[in-house]
Amino acid sequence: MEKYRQTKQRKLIYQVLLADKSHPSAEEIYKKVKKLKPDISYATVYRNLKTLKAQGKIKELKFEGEDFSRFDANTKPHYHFRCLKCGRIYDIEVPPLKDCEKLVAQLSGHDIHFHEIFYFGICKICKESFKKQV
Amino acid sequence: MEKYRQTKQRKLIYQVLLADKSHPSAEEIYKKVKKLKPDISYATVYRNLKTLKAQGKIKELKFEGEDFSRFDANTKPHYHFRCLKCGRIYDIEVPPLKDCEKLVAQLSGHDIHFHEIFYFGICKICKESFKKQV
DNA sequence: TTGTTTTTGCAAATAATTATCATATATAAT
DNA sequence: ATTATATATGATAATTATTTGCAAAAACAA
Repeated sequence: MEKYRQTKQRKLIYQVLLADKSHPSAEEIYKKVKKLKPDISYATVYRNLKTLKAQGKIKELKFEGEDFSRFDANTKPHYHFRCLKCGRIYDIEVPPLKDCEKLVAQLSGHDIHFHEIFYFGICKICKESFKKQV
Repeated sequence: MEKYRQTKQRKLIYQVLLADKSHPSAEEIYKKVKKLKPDISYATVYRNLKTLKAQGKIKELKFEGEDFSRFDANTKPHYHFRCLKCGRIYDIEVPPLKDCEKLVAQLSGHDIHFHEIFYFGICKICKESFKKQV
């Protein structure tokens, strides 16, 4: 017997997330999926986000100052940027820093398996809209 | 008139957090402060953590898989390590990577103000206790 | 010491997420 | 195909972390 079944709901949730690069919350995913399948329940969305995460198909992100999780179906290793003005989250695809793990392992004595980086600042959209104002 | 007042509660909360390098949650801080001032309320702890954060004296940290915030009174710029086995959070004090911000700014088009790094793996305590078992 | 503003404790309110449970559905076995 | 069974779903209640409203208390400037 298979551990994970392919349900309509699970497929929809995953597809919605694959198509949405904005790192949406469970609520945003629920609203999008509800348009495609109006009888879906919130519980199903939360359960499937957990399942998809357990399958390694999606990642969960938490940001300080936000009391909810965001989700990301981008499986390529990458970092994140959060705009301090508009709150948008962007994927940052730069060559991953592998050497820093070795240094940290040496200095700290811990075994490092992986790392995450969050960059913060003002995104290009906000910079642009500021220019237009002036 | 001063914006922020020096109350017993606020001072205690800050001192408890200064002395506790384990990155405790609001609940853990509440319990520690309650031993020193048994009539303190949860609301006061939460409110003061917000105030101290607004004052730039402490930082708030969120980890994926944990549905609560942790707090840190270490104001030196530093990174964090989380043990995948025991969940302990450690400060990682290595020279901050400033060059990577420039690269990311160039490639992404965003203005980078600061960044955070989270390392994950097995901490030295867990490695040690594993050795003893064998 | 007084006046004004911030802070506190308590309790109720929120918001995100999870659990319960009867029914429905996906997949395996026949 | 049909049946068997384990997993998933929808609806709703429950839980957990955090916040808010409010009257009383404490801080601090005058």
